[in-house]
Amino acid sequence: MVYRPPVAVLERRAELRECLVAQATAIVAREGWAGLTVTAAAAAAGISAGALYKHFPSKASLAREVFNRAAGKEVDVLAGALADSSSPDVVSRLGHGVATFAWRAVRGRQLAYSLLVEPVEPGIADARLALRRRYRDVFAAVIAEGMARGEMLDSQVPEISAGALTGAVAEVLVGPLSAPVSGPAAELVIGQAIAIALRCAGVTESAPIHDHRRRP
Amino acid sequence: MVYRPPVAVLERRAELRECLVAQATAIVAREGWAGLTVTAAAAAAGISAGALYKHFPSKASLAREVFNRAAGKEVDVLAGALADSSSPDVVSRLGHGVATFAWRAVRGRQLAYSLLVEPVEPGIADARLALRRRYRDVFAAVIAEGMARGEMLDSQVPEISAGALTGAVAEVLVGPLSAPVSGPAAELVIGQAIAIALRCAGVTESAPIHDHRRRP
DNA sequence: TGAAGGCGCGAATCGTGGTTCACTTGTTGT
DNA sequence: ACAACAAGTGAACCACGATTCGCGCCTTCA
Repeated sequence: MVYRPPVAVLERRAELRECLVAQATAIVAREGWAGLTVTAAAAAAGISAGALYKHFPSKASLAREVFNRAAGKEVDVLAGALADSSSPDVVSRLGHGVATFAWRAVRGRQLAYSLLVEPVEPGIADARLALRRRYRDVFAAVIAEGMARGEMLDSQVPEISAGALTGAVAEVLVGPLSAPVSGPAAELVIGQAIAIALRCAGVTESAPIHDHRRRP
Repeated sequence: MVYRPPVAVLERRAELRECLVAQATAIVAREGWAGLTVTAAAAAAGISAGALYKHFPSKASLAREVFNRAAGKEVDVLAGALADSSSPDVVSRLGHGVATFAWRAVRGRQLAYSLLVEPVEPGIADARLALRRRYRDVFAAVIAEGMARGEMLDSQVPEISAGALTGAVAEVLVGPLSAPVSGPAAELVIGQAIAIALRCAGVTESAPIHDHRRRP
């Protein structure tokens, strides 16, 4: 009990930790998990590889924190868009949510790929699982609501359709075949993605299809 | 010119090479690419790691051959199912193709995952890309035909819908959230997958939906 | 002022998995 | 019988990235 670091030091320490997470996230968003080495993350934050272990017990721990923060933010944004009550009908809300998801995936393509698709080290596999489950559940809830209101096909299983929807949109936007898109091409692809998502969800009438697209 | 191996030796050599490919494929089908080490593949074929290099210049070369053979077979089977002219209407053919794809994915789950989703070493990335492109093109051709015949929504872009269809089905069947299924559960999931695929493809009328399911 | 820690450094260590290499064994052609 | 050569062995080598460790430096508390 002879040493109790003062607030300033604690703050600096916390700041450095934040910096590590931020830089690591930036690396993943730029190069994917493959680019996230202890050396690279530490260097980006201006410290040596060894010093990183004063802040995280292992690389896996750092990676988990990076993943969970980014993933949490993504799901929150999506959930927010899906809950947006400005348009009461479920179909519009779903379209709005998919549009949000799609635009974010296109703009942060590598990050979206890293979160959703890229293989990760064993230590994060469960986090990946949790993320996908959250995505699925969030979409599934909307689909279930749509079914209850008769706006969507009722012979479907919401969880399965929700999974398919996620897979379809992800494949179109960040799948290995989809080149990075921007500008008018992005609007076309995203428009198609939204239409496909609505079909996946079994939207019954030939949808009104407003402009779900949300520009950045 | 003093040594010309006799036919028997050449045969044995070719046989061993085949054995290596077969064993390596079995390993991938069982444990995924992560399990495919030079040592393991060589041991499975009954030789040492060093000897493997008398048959393949590198591990990447072996892996490529494993990938290309398995992938080629899968696409061929799918293309065959889609071309099956026993049912003339495009929608039935598509359903039949998806059912084939789905059953194969469920029965050879790890292999399907390894071919479609699991990250691979750089040396096979292009082969993966080619496989997905072939899947997409094969489905896109059917969708284009359906559009031409007025059986499918004509505001779609066949290549995009085909990609989405592949992503959706893959996600439902071998995605990280889908537990291995078998028996009645498999029939339910596959039935849903087929229905979703048809919706993705923009099948217009509320499809007749025969029994597309093909039991093993 | 000095003992006690925390922090950071950077070199050493470790583990893993692909690749190489000198050597043995067995077979072919003269 | 012998030179030439392929297949196979198994140990050594190598690259890479995570992790550890001993050492200064600096700050806090008595």
